[in-house]
Amino acid sequence: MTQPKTDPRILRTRKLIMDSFMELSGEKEFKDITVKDITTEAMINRATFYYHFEDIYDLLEKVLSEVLLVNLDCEFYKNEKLNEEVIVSIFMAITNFQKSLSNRCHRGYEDTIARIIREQLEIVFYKLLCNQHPTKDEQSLKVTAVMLSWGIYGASVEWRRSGKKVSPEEYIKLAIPFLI
Amino acid sequence: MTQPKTDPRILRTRKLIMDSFMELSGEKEFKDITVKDITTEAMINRATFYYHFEDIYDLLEKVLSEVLLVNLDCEFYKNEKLNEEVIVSIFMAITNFQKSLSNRCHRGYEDTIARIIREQLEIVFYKLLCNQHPTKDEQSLKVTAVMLSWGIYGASVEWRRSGKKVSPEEYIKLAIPFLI
DNA sequence: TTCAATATGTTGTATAAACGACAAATTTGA
DNA sequence: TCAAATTTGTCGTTTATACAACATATTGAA
Repeated sequence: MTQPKTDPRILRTRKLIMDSFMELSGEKEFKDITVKDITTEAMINRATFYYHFEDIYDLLEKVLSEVLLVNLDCEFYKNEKLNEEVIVSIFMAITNFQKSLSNRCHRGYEDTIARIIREQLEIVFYKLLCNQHPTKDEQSLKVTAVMLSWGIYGASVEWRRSGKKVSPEEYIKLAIPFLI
Repeated sequence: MTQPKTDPRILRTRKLIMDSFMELSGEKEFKDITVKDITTEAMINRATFYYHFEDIYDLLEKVLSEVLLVNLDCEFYKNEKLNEEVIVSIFMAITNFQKSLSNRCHRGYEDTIARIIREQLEIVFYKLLCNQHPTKDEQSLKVTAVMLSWGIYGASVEWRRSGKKVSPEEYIKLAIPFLI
């Protein structure tokens, strides 16, 4: 139940690294950011970086996941069903997240970003489905979560591609009757 | 010549503490800020605070000194004489510093702040005098620095009291013919 | 291409920071 | 005014971070 709470130094150092990375990715391309840049900005030793992250791609992955999770506001979904309100708010979280990314320089990593978004969505949908259908078998719920995650992500891609003529709410609501 | 450069953790922790203190002093009165408040904001342990500072007054002193020194831009004075330009820039540094303090909540500590400003000024003037009169004896230069520091500080008090009718440059220039 | 410079990861050892417990002082509010 | 709660300041032990040295990529300019 109560995990052996992590050392505050770890939380602080990770925050310093992640904040520095976000700062730098607002200034230059991801491919031009080095570990040295990050650790200098964060005022930590380069070796300490490797204590917390595999490499710079691992950092990208964890930063994006965390930012996306904040956008998703997962606390809100505790004991929540997969209703219209939840789907709309998830869809808006994704579009907001992608909007915030457009200020950053991650060109050439669109695939990685897409994968991260989809993986996080799958986790969220799986939790929601477990709430709603506690008796159903695990495999069915997992496959459903996969499909929903691809579906919602794809919808966000198409919405942007279509020139954002309608609001994200309106757009996703068009599909909801067929989903639930 | 080359001092055994301080551990980066020390620099980082001091910065975290000082930044947090400045942040908090923009939110509430100095007397209402506790060591716990600061260390929570800075994400460091309370014991670590005492590793770096005697107490909260020591922190106030060091923060103000540092902010003032940044305003004074001491690097600029290296090998500089005590000419009109330098005096004007010192005077403006003080008035700017006091202006930036007015956004913070240090009511009841005006005397402490005044003392800190004067002490820093004394150091700066002493250095300048040493540049200008390397042959003169130490005691004379020290007393002169004391008088100049009180004088300039007093001028800043009177300038503000007079309603700031003239710009700080104009105000201090009135006295310069009698100083150099 | 070549080669110098820079970046990446990895180690063992030294040190700053976290923890938690403590007594003493100060603040609060009943 | 008194008692409870909070804050302050200190100490010994454990742990994360700094350092410096290293071999190995990767980059970039001649």
